Amino acid sequence: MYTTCSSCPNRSACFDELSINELTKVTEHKSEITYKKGETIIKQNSAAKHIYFVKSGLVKVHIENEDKNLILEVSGKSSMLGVTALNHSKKYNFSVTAIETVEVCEINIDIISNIMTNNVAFSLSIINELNTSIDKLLSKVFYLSHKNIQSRMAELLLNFSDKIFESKTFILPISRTELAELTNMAKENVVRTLKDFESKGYIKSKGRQVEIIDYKSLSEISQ
Amino acid sequence: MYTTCSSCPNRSACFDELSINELTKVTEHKSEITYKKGETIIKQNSAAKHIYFVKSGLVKVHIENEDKNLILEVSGKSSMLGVTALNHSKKYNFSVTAIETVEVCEINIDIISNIMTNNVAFSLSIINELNTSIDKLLSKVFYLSHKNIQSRMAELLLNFSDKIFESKTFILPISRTELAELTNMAKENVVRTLKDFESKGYIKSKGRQVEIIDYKSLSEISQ
DNA sequence: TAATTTTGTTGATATATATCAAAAAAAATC
DNA sequence: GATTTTTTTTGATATATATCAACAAAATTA
Repeated sequence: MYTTCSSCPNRSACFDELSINELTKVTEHKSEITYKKGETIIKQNSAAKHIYFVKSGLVKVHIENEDKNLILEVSGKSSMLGVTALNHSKKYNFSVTAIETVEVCEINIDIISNIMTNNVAFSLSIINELNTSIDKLLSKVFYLSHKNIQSRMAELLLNFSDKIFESKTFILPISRTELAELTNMAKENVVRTLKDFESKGYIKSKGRQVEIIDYKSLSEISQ
Repeated sequence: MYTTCSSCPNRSACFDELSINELTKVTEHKSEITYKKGETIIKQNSAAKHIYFVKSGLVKVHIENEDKNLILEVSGKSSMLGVTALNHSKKYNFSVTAIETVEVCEINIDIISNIMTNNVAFSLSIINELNTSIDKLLSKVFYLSHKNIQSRMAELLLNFSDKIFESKTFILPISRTELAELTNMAKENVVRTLKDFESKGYIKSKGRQVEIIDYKSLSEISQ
């Protein structure tokens, strides 16, 4: 049940930079928590107290707004969440919610900060991680501003297939409404676009079950 | 002419964390370069060799694409550019172009990396800077996906007024086409929206000259 | 199992925004 | 200063995508 960080197979890459002592310190101070589907892990605008590491299960990272929600990404094991709160405001700039049962390691932000102060390699690894986040956000900005709905949906499906499930068949972990929030389109158009892809023989789908049939065509549509 | 980093009034915040020796080292290794309007400072996808610091003048940070360009932001003095290339790919993920005469300090990336390896406070300051970039990108994602063209144009004008020029009157540093690339709208709609704001008495404008008349209304439109 | 609520689906219609084309103005070049 | 090129402006039109409304199917709850 209890896992030490030194032997954790799903730990984030930056942990490779920690010494035995530091790993022990983190192990002693971490809490392992299981969240159920729909539970909030990080609440946007709340004061940042912890950094979270996903051990298993999928979460959605999203920006909350009165009228319209926006999902930034769906992510799974080995993701590190909350480091972006390490700035002047010390507040989380997005929410994170479990979309299925999720095991998370929660580590006090002061412990992480303290290790950063003593271990430059660890800090550099965090910088690398942040730059990967920036890369993803730049892609998202481009995706939202330059691609039409077919292209966005195709990219989404390929992303699930390639990055999240690593399989041509998978079960969509989110509802049509959430797919709409992830692609910035109306939920009705999510349905229509999926139907359209099915009628063209790009995918087979039934409910949340999806099978990628024509990867090449989807890839061309997504550009 | 020649400026030492220790006395530079426009240096980026992270320089406050450097020791006298480190400041001297940076001063000795930096190059001060003047770019003319239209010249490329950073070329997207090229191998990252330097970090750039803007001493004076304005630049545009943009993503290049065959058919449609996208401007991420216009920024001026004290901005640090190129740190986001400190990841696995070691390539710049965007281009930076001078939109007027710009003085830039160029520092070899190895010098910066070397200082980071020895000075944790400096690394932490870089992390803070990266998180500010992430904040900006999150706002941009929200701005592009949740706001209509009037709202985006209003926000743009207020941003120029508040952040760049710190004045209710200013001269737009970029063309209508570039305003379109910054707000993700057609250049024709940039013209129409500005005309509309003028007819409603929110702004006065003639060519690139702009005066904010009704800050409150613009602020409400931008939400 | 029935009742209720939520989620998904479909077609019709509305609307925001892009595109096209052509003129006017401004800037750059000769 | 005249000419050419580029940028800005305007109006007409096209189109992608959202919205609305009503129904069907699933998932919860009673």
